[in-house]
This record gives sequence, structure tokens and C-alpha cells, in this order.
Amino acid sequence: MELVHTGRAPTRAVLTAELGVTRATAGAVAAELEALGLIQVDSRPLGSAGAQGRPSHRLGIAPRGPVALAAQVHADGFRAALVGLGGQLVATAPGCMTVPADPAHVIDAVVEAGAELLRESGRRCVGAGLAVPSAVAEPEGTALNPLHVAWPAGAPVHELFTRGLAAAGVTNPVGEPVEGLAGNDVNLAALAEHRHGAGRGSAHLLCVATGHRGVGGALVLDGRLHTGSAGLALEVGHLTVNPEGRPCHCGSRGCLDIEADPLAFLTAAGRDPGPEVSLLQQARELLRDEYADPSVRAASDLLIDRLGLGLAGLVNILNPDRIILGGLHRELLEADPERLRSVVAERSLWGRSGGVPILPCTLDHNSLVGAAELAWQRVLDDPLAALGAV
Amino acid sequence: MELVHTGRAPTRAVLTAELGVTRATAGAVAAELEALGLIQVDSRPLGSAGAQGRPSHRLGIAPRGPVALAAQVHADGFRAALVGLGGQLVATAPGCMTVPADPAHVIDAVVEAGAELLRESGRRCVGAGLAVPSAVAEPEGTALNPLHVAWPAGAPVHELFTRGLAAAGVTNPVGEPVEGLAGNDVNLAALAEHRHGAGRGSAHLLCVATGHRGVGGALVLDGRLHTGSAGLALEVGHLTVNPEGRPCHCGSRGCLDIEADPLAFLTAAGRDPGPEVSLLQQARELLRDEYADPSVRAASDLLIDRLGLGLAGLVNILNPDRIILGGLHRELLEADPERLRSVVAERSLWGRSGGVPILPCTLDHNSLVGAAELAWQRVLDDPLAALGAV
DNA sequence: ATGTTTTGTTTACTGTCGGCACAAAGTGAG
DNA sequence: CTCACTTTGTGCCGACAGTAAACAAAACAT
Repeated sequence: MELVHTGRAPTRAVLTAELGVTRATAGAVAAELEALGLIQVDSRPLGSAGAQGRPSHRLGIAPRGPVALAAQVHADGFRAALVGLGGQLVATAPGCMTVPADPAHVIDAVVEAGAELLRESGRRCVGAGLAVPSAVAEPEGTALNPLHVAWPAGAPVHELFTRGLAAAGVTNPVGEPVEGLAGNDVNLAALAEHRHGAGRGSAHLLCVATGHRGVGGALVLDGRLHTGSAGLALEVGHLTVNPEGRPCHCGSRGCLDIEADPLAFLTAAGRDPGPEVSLLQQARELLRDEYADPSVRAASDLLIDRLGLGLAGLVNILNPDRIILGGLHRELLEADPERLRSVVAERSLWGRSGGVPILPCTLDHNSLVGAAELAWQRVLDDPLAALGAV
Repeated sequence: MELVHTGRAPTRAVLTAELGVTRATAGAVAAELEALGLIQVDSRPLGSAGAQGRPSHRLGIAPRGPVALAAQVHADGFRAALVGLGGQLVATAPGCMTVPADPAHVIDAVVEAGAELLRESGRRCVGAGLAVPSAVAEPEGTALNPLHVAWPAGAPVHELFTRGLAAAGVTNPVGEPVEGLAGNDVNLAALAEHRHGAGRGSAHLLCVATGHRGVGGALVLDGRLHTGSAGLALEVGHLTVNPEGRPCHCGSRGCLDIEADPLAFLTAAGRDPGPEVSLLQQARELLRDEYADPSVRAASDLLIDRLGLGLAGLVNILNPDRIILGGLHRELLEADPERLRSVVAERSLWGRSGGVPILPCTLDHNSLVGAAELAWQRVLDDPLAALGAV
């Protein structure tokens, strides 16, 4: 099931090999998934001609199969979408560009947009996931620090989301109201990149990304998100990366959060951030358009050095086999990949862990796709129970 | 099997409950383990009188069952032991007190001591494990930084240990030569504490300990040691805990490794370390005997603050549900538990993750027991394959 | 002594998966 | 075009694991 979802089982033959079972068993699994309306077997095409033997049938994703309702709230607004098996974005609602300070209003609005998409599509809904720019405590599902959206700390997003979905009449194929699962946006982006993007095949994937303010991290271990014992792991923003740096609200100084985020970049380049566009967008544009300017280049180098120091600290603690960068960090990596890699290699302890590949994220809307992964998980774990008799 | 090993299955009845199977199945499992000579069923005693119903038989560990050969090398010498099921120390060889600079000599000597114990005991050997004070790269099994024992970096301990065992004629019950598994001592101590000590029941266990120099860390996730993608995770010694601190060989300054180890404590207390006993022992004695001395008390407070800063950083990244401290850190915790707990709580981001319990380690020779865990693991995973037909 | 409660064992059944034989669908040689 | 060959897909049978249910055993309560 995971194999089909992550695209590692294009045919029954490779499914057999990947599962390590007999062809009979793999065939039965495929038949069950087809009966549940998740996949569709195409006898026709499989590009690879010239191969000996009977050609495999392609295990395609059912074109009108069930979808997950995915939602995201961030500093610039909110957005809803439908995501099919395999992480395909099936439909997207145009995002709203302002965020009311009342989480209940925002969540009701985004649920309504998602429910409308569901009605239009006529597809079944396997569940719903929401990405928020905040640590989310488990198992309560409360947003601990949703500063970027000006919500009160401890906002019960799981509860609000679930209630909103029930009010909008969203039900799963078995007819129960769906649970509104919520997660941190960077965590969910990491999950999406692991399953469908630059993190595929990694066993110890570390993701680090800026939002509009601050720095977030996530770790995917053996395909599962590592959220710690209470959902609070990978709060990487308060690693010290500049001992002489400015004091941080956390009580320390020179934290990654304030030394390597978009505002730090704009400040280091001597620019005054304007209020009209988001800090992330301003920083991206400055980096893209004025990299030739020595002050911009110097700011980029400075942030790369600080980011590298933070990543090296994480490499020493987590020993990942791959690192993926998002937000402004992705652009910093692309501006000077060699500089970042050499800083990480120099400051991490052992040559081999210093040689960890650092890649930019590759998925559009990876937090949105990751939110859908939360919802899809139940289907992946037990398709029959989640979808029931068709 | 794990349940018996970790003492969570004292009777067939609780084994049934823990496994979530029927009594018939649990009985069959117990019968198999008894046939393999691992456990022994005592019909007689079970302290808990007054209970209704037929009393359970006790599933005891077979008194002459198989053992693992455990070995440890540290700055003060080396030591060999036999460890039975359940982490029982069955026999210990008196440790040698000097360590030759040639790893092959040390390992041959410790293997010989272990083999002698095996001959004396007449028990079967399920495998062999070795604890070394160094990061051990996986899967090669090379010791990357065995500075404390003056070995060359990259010493192939796995290979040397395996070869030594073959030369000593140590074989497993199936008659094959045993593989010499090697691991970092703090990692192995954490594993032992998780299964048999203060870490029992923890799902996200963090251990931090000093050896004689430096600071090591380990993480046990869902019962398995987290060693990262190449065995290099939890190198916690280079977290910054004192921005104004001394420069460290890693290129940064104020690292945990040099700011919170036994030498740092002795220096902070204004004592000149003598060469006769190990730094760890000197620091322990000073802390125990002269805590009333203001300079010792001040040094203790200083180290607790630095350690707390480091632990808080780890809590933010790993979000453990329990922390266990070993080496000098254990004594520092016991000297002033409240101070350490409040520093960690203040400097970790969220109240809940700041409330993580911090406990001293409870096992004697936990690295030795942990080394045996490496060897026992194969039996736990598949008792029949590892022990074969009796 | 008898009933109750919990534990342990035996027996029959069920469901999953591997092994195997066979059919199907292509390529390549003659 | 025919025939061998290779690989994929499917149906059938048997091994095996684990459940369910009935029964036996060993304590306590009355």
C-alpha cells in the first residue's frame, strides 16, 4: 500500500519483489486495492519496450479515487486542496490572503473551501489534515506558538478543525465524521518530501526550513515523522549559531531562529523590510535579483555560515543521511551550494557525517501534501477498515 | 521474548495480556522458550498470596541457561563478564588496570578473560558484545575517536574482536564462530538502562553521561538504540553551553565536552588534578567529600548550569520523555536535583517538554550489560534460529 | 464440601501465505 | 509464420499460526 502510494510499485511484478512475497499474494493485494477503488489496472501501456517476457500491467492511481482534504494556514493566508493517492494535487481553492486572529474563523473558512471542493469533485474523502506554522502538541492537537498568525498560544486546532469538518458535513467513506488532524507545517513538508519529493528512499531525513519568521525542523525516521514524546521535537530554532549574537526571547543569544531567518537576511543586507509583502518574499526577491550587490552577497554568505553551523550541530546529534532545505534556506543553498556544504562538513565531527547530501526541497505546496499524508495514513495502515465495503 | 528478557512477563498470564494473544498461544511461546533452555517454569512460589483463582507459575530465567560474553574497555582498564537473560551479571573477571596502546592486544586479552569465564561456567554463549569509549561507525565497526584509550582513530574493533573470539574458539550454540559486536559505551549503557534500569517503559529515552573526559549521549527510541544513519548520532559533546567559554578542538567554543566533564569540574573548583587516579574518580570524590566547601559547591552549581543548558538544547531537539544521567553527571544531579531540573525547564521551550523527568542511572556496569544486549538481540529477534535445536 | 475465579491445556477451526502448476502475453530465431 | 523462451498473472493445495471453545487444575470463599 505504501509502495503504491510512494510510486515504488508501478506493476504487480515489482510489487511482488518489494514486498518479498509470492506473485499470488501480491496479486491478491492489488486486487483488493482495485476493489476498494484506489488503483486501476491498465493492461495497455508500459513504455519500457524491448523487455523480454510477458509485459506487466501498470498499477495506476484510480482517476476518480478517494481524496484527502488538505488545508494550510500561514502568515500570508490560508488555502485548501484535495490530494489523491500518490500525493497528487487534485484541486486547489484560491487561497485567501488575510488571516483573522480568531483561529475558529480561519479554520471554519478553510474547511468550507475544502468542503466545496469535495462537493464539486464528487469524490470520497479519506480524511482531513491541516498544516499550521506552530509546534503542535500531541496528542491534544493544540498549537503552542502560532505567533505568525497571531493566534493565542495553545489554540485547540485539532478540536476546532474536527468540529468544523463535522459542521460542514464532511464524512469518510464509512459514513463517520472525519477527524481533523493537525501538524506543524515543516514537519508535514518533510513527510511529503520523504514520500514524494527529494527525500525518497532516505532512512534518516532531516528537513530545515524558514517560514516568514523563525526556523523550523523535522526528522523522518524510517518513513515515520519523528515528533518526539509530545510532538515537540525538532524545535531547532534555538541552537546557538552566533555566540556574539543578539539576545533571543528564549533567554539565550545568537539563536538560529533570529540569526538565519528572512528578517536576519534583510537586516544583514542593510535593507529595511517593508510591510507590504511578506518577509520571506522580500528576502527571496532580494536574493534572486540583487545577488551581484556586494552587501547582498555578504549577507547571503553570513547566513549560509550560520545555517551551516546549525546544521552541523544537528548532524552531530541526529546523523541524518540526507538534509533537505526549504523556505529561504533553499534559496541560500542554491545561491552557493559549495559554501554551505563545506561549512557543514568542517563543523560536523566525522568526515562521513559531514558528507551528508544537502538538497533543496522539490515539491510545490509540500506542507499541503504533507497535511494530506496525515489523512491518508489511516488508509495506508488498513485500507479495508478505512474504506470499508465499497 | 523481549517481555521475558525485560522482566515484564513474570508469568504466562501476564505474558498473555502483554502479547494480546490467547492463553494457548502464550503457553506455546513459553513452552518453546523452555525447550530452548532459556526459561524455567517454577510451579511453586509466587509471593502474591491472597489472590483468587489458580495461581500462576513463575517464568524464571533458566539457572544454567546461555549467556552473552560482555567486554568493556575504558580509560582505567578493561573488563570481561558473562551476562544471562534478563541482564543478570553471571560472572565477572577482575578488570585489568592498564590499557596497552595497541587495540589488538587489549581486545585479545579481554577476549581471553571472557573465554576463560565461559569455560569455567560451562554455559552456552549466545554472542559477544564490546563497549568502547568512542563513537563506533556502522556498519564497519571502527572506533572513530578512541582518544581516552590512546588508540589510533579508525581502529577496526569489530574486526579485531571477531577475530579474537574466533582465535579463542568461542562458538555459539549452533556451532558457528560468534560475531564480535561493538558499540559506544554510553549508547550501550542507555540500552541497558532502558531494558533493565531507570529507563524501563520509556519510549523516548535520552541518556547523557561523562566518561573520564568528554560527554557522551544516547537515545533509545521505542526500545531500539538510535545510532543515526552511520552510527554517529548523539555526539552531544559539541553543543555550545557557554558562549564565552574556552575554544574547543572542534573549532567552536564553550562546548559541553570541555565545559561539563570531570576535568572542567576539578578546574572550576580550583583543584589540580593528580595523575594517580582517573579524573572521574577524583571529581566524584571531591563532590562527595567536600560539597560543603564553597569552591566545590560553586563548581558544582556552575557545571549543573552548563549541563542544564546542554540538556535543554537536546530536549528542544529530541523531546524525550525521560532523561538519565551517568558518570559525573549522575553525581551532579544527586547533589542538587532541583537546580538542574529548573535550569532545564527554564531553557527548554515548552512547559511540557521542560517537565521531563531527570533520573540518575541505576545499574551497576550498565555499559557491560548493554554490550551483552547487543549479543542477546539476535536471540530476542529469533530464538529458534539463534539457539537451534537443543 | 461446594461453588467461584483464574490459570493452563487440549482440540477443532479458520485464515493467511508459500509452493506449484498452468495459462497468458510478449520477444527472438529460424 | 511457427516455435522456443522468458516473464507475468492466476488458481489450487497444503503448511502453519493463532483463535475460539471446551475442559482440567489449583487456589480461595462460604
